[in-house]
Amino acid sequence: SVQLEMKALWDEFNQLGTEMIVTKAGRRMFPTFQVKIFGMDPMADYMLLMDFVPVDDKRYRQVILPTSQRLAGGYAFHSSSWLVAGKADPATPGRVHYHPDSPAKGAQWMKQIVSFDKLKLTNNLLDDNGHIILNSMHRYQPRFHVVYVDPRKDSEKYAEENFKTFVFEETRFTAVTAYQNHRITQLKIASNPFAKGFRDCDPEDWPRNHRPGALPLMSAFARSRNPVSSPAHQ
Amino acid sequence: SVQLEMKALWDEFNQLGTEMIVTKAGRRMFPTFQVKIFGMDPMADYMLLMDFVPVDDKRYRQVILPTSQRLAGGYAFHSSSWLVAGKADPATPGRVHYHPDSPAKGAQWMKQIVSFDKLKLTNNLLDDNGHIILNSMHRYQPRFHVVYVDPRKDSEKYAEENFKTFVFEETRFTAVTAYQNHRITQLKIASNPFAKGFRDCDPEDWPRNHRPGALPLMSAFARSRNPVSSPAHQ
DNA sequence: TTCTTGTCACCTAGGTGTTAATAT
DNA sequence: ATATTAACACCTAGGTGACAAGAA
Repeated sequence: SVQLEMKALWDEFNQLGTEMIVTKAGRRMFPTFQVKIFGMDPMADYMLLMDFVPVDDKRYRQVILPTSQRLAGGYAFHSSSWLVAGKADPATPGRVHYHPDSPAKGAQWMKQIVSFDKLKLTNNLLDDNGHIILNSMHRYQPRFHVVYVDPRKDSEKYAEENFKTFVFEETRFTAVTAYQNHRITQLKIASNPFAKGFRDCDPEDWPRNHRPGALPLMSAFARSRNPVSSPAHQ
Repeated sequence: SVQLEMKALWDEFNQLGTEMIVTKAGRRMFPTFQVKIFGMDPMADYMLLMDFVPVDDKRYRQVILPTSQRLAGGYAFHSSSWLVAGKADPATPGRVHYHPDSPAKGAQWMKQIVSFDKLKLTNNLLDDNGHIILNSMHRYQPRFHVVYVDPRKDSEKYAEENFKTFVFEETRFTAVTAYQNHRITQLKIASNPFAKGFRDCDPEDWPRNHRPGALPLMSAFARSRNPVSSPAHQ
């Protein structure tokens, strides 16, 4: 069995509609897909891998307010809702990402959290860095696969029974080249250590954010400027 | 067969008497031990590992000039020669370092340079980070081992014929907690990118250092202050 | 109008020798 | 007297969203 790590964080993103940036060079996911694994044969070899399947066959586009409803001379923050823009673009090459420690013994996989932090998403159809290729403005479901390395000579025959797939619906996301929902942006800034430079913390919030058992997630979000009443960043 | 990478750099260090820093937390080697491998069975599994054996059973100490020969009020740079200080200290636990990609197919090992840049040296006898434990002020010979993963059930019986050891004498070094030979320090600063902060380059040396085929090694060394005529760093 | 790209300042994470203080 | 330790400034390497410019 498999347990998703940071489930609370995934839930928080999922509630807003998770977005993941895709770039030509490849961008990591945040949150990172991490799992705890139970019930493997400690002595057997396993391969761990991920792939991404379309959630539907739709293309999305952002909702923009009519000009009359925008602030004069101001900046319209992206909305939080999506419109269906038509049928999905042609499917991207269905690549998979093997966890770099594969293959390894069950004991090795189970003794610590398995993290897919080397996995990168790209929108470059011609990518030759082995990254996962996705269509921007489409929704995807990450999947996690455990493959038992069968020592038998004719192992191909048993392929069907030698792997198990795990799907966590809370890890669904929309691939984007730029964030569409400002709340997603704020939650990323609040929770991703590499985005710390964009936090505008009140210093006195720090002890509160760091008390044990509390997730330091929504602090920046809660303090974020009101999208309606404030002008663009200067 | 195995070919040592950066042999010219290793030779340059070896000529001066290579020193490697050991710390409690563990310190990487510089130069890094890297090899190109030829003639493996592309489909077979191999483990790659390193260990370190004492070159002799001696303990060394640095040579210090008598007080009368030092600069008045000045700082005596360490000499470049070593004195035998007695018999070796008790041997350290004979640990080995498996290359983290082990095991892997021959094809995988051969298609690129194999780098042991995760290997760290420590002088902490109680280290529990899996680092290589060495005695400071002792000389060591790194060794590189290739182990064929025998698929036969009774593979233990063939252990003797299933591995091959490679020794490059130019990679010998003295373990130290602080550099003894100032020329070694200068060559490290000149050749290790992480020590760039200690270079005092004339800016016009840059193009010369970067012309193709030339190693940018000795530039800082050649320009280093004369140990006899200059005072300590301020 | 909507989406994508490239550059940037600002971070995390961790590898350097230096230095002063401490240990032996 | 000699060797070791720990804190430090200064790097490499690379992950962030912001922003302006470009593309469709």
